[in-house]
Amino acid sequence: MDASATTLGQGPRTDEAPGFVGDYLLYLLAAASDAASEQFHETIRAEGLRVPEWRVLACLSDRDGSMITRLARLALIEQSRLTRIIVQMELRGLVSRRSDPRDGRRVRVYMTETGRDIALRLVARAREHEAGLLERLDMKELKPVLRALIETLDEDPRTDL
Amino acid sequence: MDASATTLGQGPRTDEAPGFVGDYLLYLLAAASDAASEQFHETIRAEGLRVPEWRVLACLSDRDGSMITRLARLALIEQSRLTRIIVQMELRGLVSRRSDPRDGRRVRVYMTETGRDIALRLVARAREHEAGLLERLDMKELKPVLRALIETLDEDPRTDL
DNA sequence: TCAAGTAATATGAAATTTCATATTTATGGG
DNA sequence: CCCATAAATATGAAATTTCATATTACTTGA
Repeated sequence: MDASATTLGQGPRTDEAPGFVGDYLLYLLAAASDAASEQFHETIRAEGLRVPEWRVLACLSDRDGSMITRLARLALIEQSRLTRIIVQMELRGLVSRRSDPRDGRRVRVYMTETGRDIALRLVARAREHEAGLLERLDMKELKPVLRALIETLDEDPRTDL
Repeated sequence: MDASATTLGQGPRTDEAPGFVGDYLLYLLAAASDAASEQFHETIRAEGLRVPEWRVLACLSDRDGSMITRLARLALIEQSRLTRIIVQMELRGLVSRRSDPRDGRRVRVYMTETGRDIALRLVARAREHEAGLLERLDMKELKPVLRALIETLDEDPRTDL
């Protein structure tokens, strides 16, 4: 009564159904987010970006010239970490920083031409990707949907134990 | 036409509604997960754990003696990182490692008395917390629910710009 | 039963992240 | 105008994370 004796039926991930974790909302949310995003990560990397950088550009494409604090809040990135990410992005020519003329404490971040090009391409890709996801998902109830999402996305073929 | 001239109505977070990000599924998933979890984090820290450690204990409470690889997959933690986390947890007396007698490559992780006590307490708290969340949320459609979730949870009072 | 191949975990070294706090600039009251 | 306080960002240093790869143990086919 250990190892290979799992409840794995036929589809993927059917094993962890019974326990606490597999039915826990916060887990489902994290796993769904993880699985769904993972799928888009290769596209991001293909543009030579890392995930946090994409998030920054996505936020800026909504509102260019946002201040660090706002970007941090939106992109779900801790402030001091974001500051360093922005510095790197500036070095790579993706964005530029200018202190707000009305409030010298604020640093506003603007996309460069390059940054904007990449952002536009990725936002387009993101929309396509999202459309694809929504197309094959039924939006009835949260948990079932998230579970389905996780199953649908988590391509790893059988892995029990 | 910049700064304070936001579309902020009355409730929180009403500002970023129009753009791409605010309606992007992957963002909603990440933000919802983040916001929902954040709420439970203080409970975790109150038990003296860090989030990844809680995840490990939660998984073990479903199946004690899981192998590293399985834990990594379930807890959404990269393998080499998990190995180091497990080492720390072992040092703190939360778990113990034993190599699988049938397959020496595998390392099985077991909770200690202490670890199990903490896990039981936290799982109970987690269930309560989840019940609280589900109680005040309507599970109709995914996006609206996630948005509501984010709004409900994101306590930060107005913050525009 | 050996060799080749694969699985599971560990680990070095570089890079990133955290946490607390310093710095700089604005604000409000007296 | 000055002071105390708050806001926004930056930064040092320790800790954690990543990535590639080393180890060790099993597996399978000849």
